Amino acid sequence: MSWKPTEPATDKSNPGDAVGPSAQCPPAAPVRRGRGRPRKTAAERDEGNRRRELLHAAARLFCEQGFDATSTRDVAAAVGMQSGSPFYHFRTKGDLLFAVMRQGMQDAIERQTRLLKSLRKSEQTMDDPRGLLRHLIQQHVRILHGRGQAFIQVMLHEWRALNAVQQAELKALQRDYEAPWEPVLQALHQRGQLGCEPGLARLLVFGALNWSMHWYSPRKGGSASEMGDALLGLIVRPAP
Amino acid sequence: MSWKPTEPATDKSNPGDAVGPSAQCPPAAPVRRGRGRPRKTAAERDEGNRRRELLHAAARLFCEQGFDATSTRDVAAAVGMQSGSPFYHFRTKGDLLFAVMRQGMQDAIERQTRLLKSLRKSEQTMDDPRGLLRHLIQQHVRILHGRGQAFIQVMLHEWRALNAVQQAELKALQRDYEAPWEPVLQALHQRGQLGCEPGLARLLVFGALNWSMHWYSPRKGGSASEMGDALLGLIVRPAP
DNA sequence: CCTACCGATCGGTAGG
DNA sequence: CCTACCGATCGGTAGG
Repeated sequence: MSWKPTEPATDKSNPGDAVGPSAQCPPAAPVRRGRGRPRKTAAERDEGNRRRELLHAAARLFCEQGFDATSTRDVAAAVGMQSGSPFYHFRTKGDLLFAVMRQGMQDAIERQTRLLKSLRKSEQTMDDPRGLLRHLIQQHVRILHGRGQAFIQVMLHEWRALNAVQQAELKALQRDYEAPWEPVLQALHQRGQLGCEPGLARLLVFGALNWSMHWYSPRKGGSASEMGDALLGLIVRPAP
Repeated sequence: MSWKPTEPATDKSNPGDAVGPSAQCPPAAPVRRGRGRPRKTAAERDEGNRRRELLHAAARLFCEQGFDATSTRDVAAAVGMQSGSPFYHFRTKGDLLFAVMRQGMQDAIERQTRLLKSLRKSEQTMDDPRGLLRHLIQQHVRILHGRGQAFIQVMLHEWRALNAVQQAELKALQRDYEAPWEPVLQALHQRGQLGCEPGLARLLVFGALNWSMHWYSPRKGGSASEMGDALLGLIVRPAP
């Protein structure tokens, strides 16, 4: 492999060495052997971009055709590579899928975290659990059907194709994502505004929203946010 | 194909000739050429059974591993056949999938129809829409997680693998299945017991229930019928 | 990242 | 329904 640039694409992370959620390694600090100002080769400069292009093409194709029905050649062609080249960036096809799904979860978590932070800043508190739930639902709907939807939809649809270690890591991310919903549902339940136990409510609410990827289309009339508000109206009862 | 028994397995139906939902042909009346008491060959006697065995094995394997990840050889081996033999019963792998999914929908419709008939007999009417919805939900939950669940779960998960004609035929069956829910939801809405428009409610309710195939497991504590009642409590408000 | 290639698997068929 | 087989495709690799 003498052709490889000095700085190998370490993100070829083997899921086998990912023991827990903490294994989402940020790009390792470059180890530079030369002294003085390092000169980058053209290949090196583009490497991150090419990898991201692969990731996005894979997300789109896996989303449209399914993981099994998409060949690594399809992905390569979509970014103008030759058939063997994706394996320079990802060790296996399964690693590519995993990278797509992890990206989907990380983005979702980041967006939700940003939302919660801004809500705290604007003093939205647990005194208005319905308002909080509305924001959570609306953000989730945007994640499902807005920019980057392909990543999260692949994540929701291709679970079976992962191995046990990969599933465990993503399960942990999912728990992180779902955690902030729990106290909100709990608060609603305590006020008599939720007609079933909060844990089950969470599962049913996510089901109602996630399933929309099978039927919701922005073109068919009705915006995504209307869908979110419909669900809110359906499950949250007026304060007694 | 001189080996074929006198009565060919006509259910090798090409989706191409299925113009509408009416195309679900009941087994064609046997055309017998010989006179007197017809003698059946062993192959002939078993043909329907072997086909059903293939169908059930396919449903199970498609459900567990996914359609693309299951080879026709897997299905053949599961019923003790050789690799080429499934193609005696089904023209293509896609036809086998379609047969599984159609079977799933037909069974679901039949079970729901039986339920509604028995409810009418016991004089459950639209005067108690909540009671009706409860029965519909409970039956749906049994269809999803009881006997024969593999068929309907394949139907819900492998939609993408069908061609347009097959999708259209199954869409029609789905409409038949969903039709009886509409007036029930409408009645609840009119009484102020449903917090959103009935059409959207139907989609969201089916989503909440269908998504349970991704998380519900009978072993994890909590029965399927408890899940159904939880959803009922979540979405139906007490009469004002 | 490209070239050239390999072994395996797969859907499907002819012929009995 | 079995036998024997074919053409195509696919994930992945060596070597530069």
